[in-house]
Amino acid sequence: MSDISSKQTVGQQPAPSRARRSKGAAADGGQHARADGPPEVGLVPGVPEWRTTGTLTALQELVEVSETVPAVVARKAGLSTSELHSLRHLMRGPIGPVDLAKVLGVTSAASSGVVDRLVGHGHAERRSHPGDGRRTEVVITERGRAEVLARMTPMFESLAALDATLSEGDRVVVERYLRGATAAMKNLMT
Amino acid sequence: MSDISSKQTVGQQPAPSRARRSKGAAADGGQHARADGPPEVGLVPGVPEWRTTGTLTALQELVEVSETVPAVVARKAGLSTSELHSLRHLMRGPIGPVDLAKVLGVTSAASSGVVDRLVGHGHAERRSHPGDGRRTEVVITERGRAEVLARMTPMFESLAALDATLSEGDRVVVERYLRGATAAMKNLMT
DNA sequence: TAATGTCACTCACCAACTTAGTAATCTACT
DNA sequence: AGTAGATTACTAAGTTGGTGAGTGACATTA
Repeated sequence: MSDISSKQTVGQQPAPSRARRSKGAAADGGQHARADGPPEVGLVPGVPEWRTTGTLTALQELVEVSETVPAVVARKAGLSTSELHSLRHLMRGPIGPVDLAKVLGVTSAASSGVVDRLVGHGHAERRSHPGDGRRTEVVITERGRAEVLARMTPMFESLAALDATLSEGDRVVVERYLRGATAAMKNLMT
Repeated sequence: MSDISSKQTVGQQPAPSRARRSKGAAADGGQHARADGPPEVGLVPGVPEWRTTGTLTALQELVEVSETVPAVVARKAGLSTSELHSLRHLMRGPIGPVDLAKVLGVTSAASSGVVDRLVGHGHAERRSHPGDGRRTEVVITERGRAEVLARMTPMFESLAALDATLSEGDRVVVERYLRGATAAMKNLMT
């Protein structure tokens, strides 16, 4: 794990020297230009020399909400994030617990429990696979489908409207950017 | 909500009919035409009548990766997702446990534990707030900063390179799209 | 000064994951 | 055909990281 820690001043930051503002909230430990400095903090805030553009900060914000939204939506629906994630995937068609586990990034033991809860809430049901006695197919129910749509429809409508405003030329540019960003993030997972 | 699901053939997918592939891994419950199948599944798969564009599917993939990456990266680093999230936020400057809790979307009881673990691993330290005896500031250490940079730098470099290829005109288009998408998702949280 | 609010923290509990192992079934190789 | 090995779904027990409730120290306001 990160043998990187070469020099290490570990504990102490240089010492605040700067007199404290009496301000309540900000806290400002004195490290980097936050409130008063130049407008930007950088895509990696804390490494100010990395230049930032409007598109990059917009991308960063999108990624940030993408991480936040599922947890919030799931909670509102009374589901765990794994359950919501499963439900969304089940919209595409039936799938077995083992494959579902791969989609979720958890063990099959965990996904077995996820399916239990889904079935318990009436959002999905188990069905035995014709032709392979080991397999179980998990199938979304009407209720599960309605739940997902109810939670996500407004977003899809907004997105579709936004998307419709793009010209053909714009599409090429935007899609290339999105796919490039996706690839960059996927690389972190390797 | 979503009276949309008007007709819907609900549960049953047409039935797999297709003979099973002997293949070990894929298992292919008929789910996503990802690599090989017909190009599109629909932004809301399971509601085929919703039209999909290249940009929308690219956006969907980006969002999906954004949800997946943090968990994978955190695990590789031996951190919980909350710890990684905190660390990333701490790059911007010190913050108290209560505010950190708001950022993470958890209770302050939980964030107290997060800070404990961060401090235990040497990634951050507690410092008492000058001027307000109740407050504690959580400050990232050099080691914590190095950890984040080590994990995320390759991504930022790729993104910066990608971003640099945009013309001024492109930027306007892309940024508008990204901000629009962000807004659409944020609305789900309200 | 007293009342009220805020912050960081602890405690008991719980949900959702992990590892380790099971029985049933399928596949491949003699 | 018979059997060894994979694969699937599941269970059991333990761990992790969260919640809700409540505490004491301090700050702010009446």
